[in-house]
Amino acid sequence: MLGRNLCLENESGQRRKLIITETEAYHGLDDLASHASKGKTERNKLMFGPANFWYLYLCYGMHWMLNLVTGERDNPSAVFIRATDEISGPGRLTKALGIDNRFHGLKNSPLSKLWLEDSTSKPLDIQRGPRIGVENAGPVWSKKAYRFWFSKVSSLG
DNA sequence: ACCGTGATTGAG
DNA sequence: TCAATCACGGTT
Repeated sequence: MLGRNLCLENESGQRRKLIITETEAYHGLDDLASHASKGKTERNKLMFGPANFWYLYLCYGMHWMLNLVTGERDNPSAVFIRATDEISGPGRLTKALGIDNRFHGLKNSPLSKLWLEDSTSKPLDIQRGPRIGVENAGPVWSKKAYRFWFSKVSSLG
C-alpha cells in the first residue's frame, strides 16, 4: 500500500488523491497490539471478515483511524494508514479528508468513494521501525518493526 | 509531561 | 452499572 494513492470522492463528485507515505501492519490474532488479539468483538468483527474492506474506529473519543482489512476470513490482519503526502498523522488525515465511520465496513472500491489505486510514483527509500502508541502490547509485539514509511519517490511520468 | 474526549471492553 | 483502556494530537 505504500506509495499507492488513497482516493476520495466527495458529494460534488470531486476526487482527491493522496500518496500513502506511512503505514503500520497489524498481524493476526497473535499480535498483542491489534484489536483482534482479544478475539472477535462488536467493534473488531469486521477484521475477521474478508479482506479489502475499510475498518474505522474512534480513538480517544476524537480521532477516526483508517485501516484496510488485509487478512482473509478468520485471519484478522489489517493495515493502518498513518500518513499521506501533505498530511501527517492518522487522526489529522481522516479529519482533513472528512473520513469517519460512514466508511466503516465499506469495500475498497470507487463505488464506496474511498479506494486505493496505483500511483505514478514509486517509493525509493522504504524504511521500517516500531509501531507508534503500542507500548503496552508487551515486550515482543510493541517492538516489532511493523511501521513502514518513505520520503522519496521516483516519478514514472 | 499532561490532558481532552467518548466509545469499547470486561468485570461485578 | 462502572472503571480502565485507548493504533492521537495539541498544549505546557
